[in-house]
Amino acid sequence: MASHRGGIVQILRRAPIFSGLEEVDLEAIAVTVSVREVPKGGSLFSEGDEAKGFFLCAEGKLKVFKTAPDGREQILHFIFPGETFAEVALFAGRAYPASAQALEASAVAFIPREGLFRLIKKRTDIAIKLLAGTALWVRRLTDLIAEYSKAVPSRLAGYLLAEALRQRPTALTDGARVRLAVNKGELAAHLGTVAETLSRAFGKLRDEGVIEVEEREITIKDLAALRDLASSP
Amino acid sequence: MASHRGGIVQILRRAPIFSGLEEVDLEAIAVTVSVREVPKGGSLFSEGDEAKGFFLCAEGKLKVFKTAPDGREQILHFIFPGETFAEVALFAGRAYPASAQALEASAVAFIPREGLFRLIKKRTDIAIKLLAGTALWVRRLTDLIAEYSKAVPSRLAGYLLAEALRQRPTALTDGARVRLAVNKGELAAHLGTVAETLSRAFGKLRDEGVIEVEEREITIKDLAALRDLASSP
DNA sequence: CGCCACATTGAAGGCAGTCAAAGGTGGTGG
DNA sequence: CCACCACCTTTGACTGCCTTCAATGTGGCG
Repeated sequence: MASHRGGIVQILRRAPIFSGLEEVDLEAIAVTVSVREVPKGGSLFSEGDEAKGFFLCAEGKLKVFKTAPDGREQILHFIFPGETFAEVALFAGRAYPASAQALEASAVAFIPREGLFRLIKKRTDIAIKLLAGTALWVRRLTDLIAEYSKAVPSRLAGYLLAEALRQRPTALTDGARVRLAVNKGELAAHLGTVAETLSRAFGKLRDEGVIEVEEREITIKDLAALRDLASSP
Repeated sequence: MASHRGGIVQILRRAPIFSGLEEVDLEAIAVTVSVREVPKGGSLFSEGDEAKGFFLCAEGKLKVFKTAPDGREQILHFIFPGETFAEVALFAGRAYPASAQALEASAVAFIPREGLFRLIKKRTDIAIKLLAGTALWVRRLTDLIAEYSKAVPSRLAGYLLAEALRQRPTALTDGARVRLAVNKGELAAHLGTVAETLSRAFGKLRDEGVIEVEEREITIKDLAALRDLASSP
């Protein structure tokens, strides 16, 4: 059991909000944490479910999304290892504002509200980090909304740039390669469109010589043009 | 000066995050607060500006928005007296993620970061309330994104329902009246469309007998139909 | 081998954005 | 008091992007 807890501590260390914590605090949290395995396509929580804690992705890949009345999904975020999500559910009422499902077999740590609140009283800096974390979500959502006023090819260009920077935070140059983290259907749902339209957007960028597409592997051939596209309506 | 400070304390009391604070704490904050008068159309801050604090609307009406490359505005939120905004800027880096302008002559209290951080150390519950506040923004933005997957008349229906509930949180029945808080151009920018299209959406709802429109005064004639519309793509 | 998920392409139709024009309103200044 | 102007709102016509429906291709996996 002690080694299991040690494993959880290792997982917790990966999240920014727990960085800088001393061993004793991490272990205090760790005893309240449980790890959940989620199969591909499995649901972690659904919009409206009562929220009793938040999550940290240990491995795998997940999506956070809203479902429209007609069943279409709007994907708000993709979640990758090391990232926390649903922090907001701790504070905004009781219910999750969106749903979460695994895009592939995943493992997530569940951090229940109580242990966390105890820790906040002791360590104010945890509260500040949680605030920074939720503020980041606000920023992302804000940017996402701004994207929607653009045409689909522009949205795709913006996504490719952001993804390139995420994978390679250093200098970005012509010839840079980006690997799509998700399949094109999911990407379409994230960009607020459907697979067919996204396919055409890829085709347009390819025909214009801006990118090259091989399966999920994208090569940026004209970075300047991609930036232009991303910042045009 | 003491009476001026007393006035500020009164203003602060209106905000949920400061509710439950003792006089001594409120006054400690009040001495760091300044009140800004903003004329109609005046800018409070612009996207990218360095953020040194957050705001509380004392009187008037403001908008928080992103500007697209082509100059079109996407209004994220309308701000009314008693509401705080830009809290997230305190924690997510240094820059405001959006811009704010006054829709009419307004007065806002500016609460600088430093005084607030001092208070957080003393009163952990302030941190929790700030978290609840930013979590609420996440929820609103999440809902806003979900709205965008719907047609304009449906978005309008959703807005009217939300606005009716905001103005009259009690039972909502056929015949309920809603007064638009903003002019139709601003409402269009909030719904992610333009004035002409919004005008047609109002026309459609009117022709279907769902609402009645007199200037800014809307009467809900068929609540069930309005709900149906709001929850259809 | 055959099924299934993923991806691409074509054709058709509709919703919404743009451009243009006109009516209404409130405010300002002569 | 009235004339003028700026702003808001509405309506019409047109264009274009995106969604939908349908068919085909392809790779992995049982």
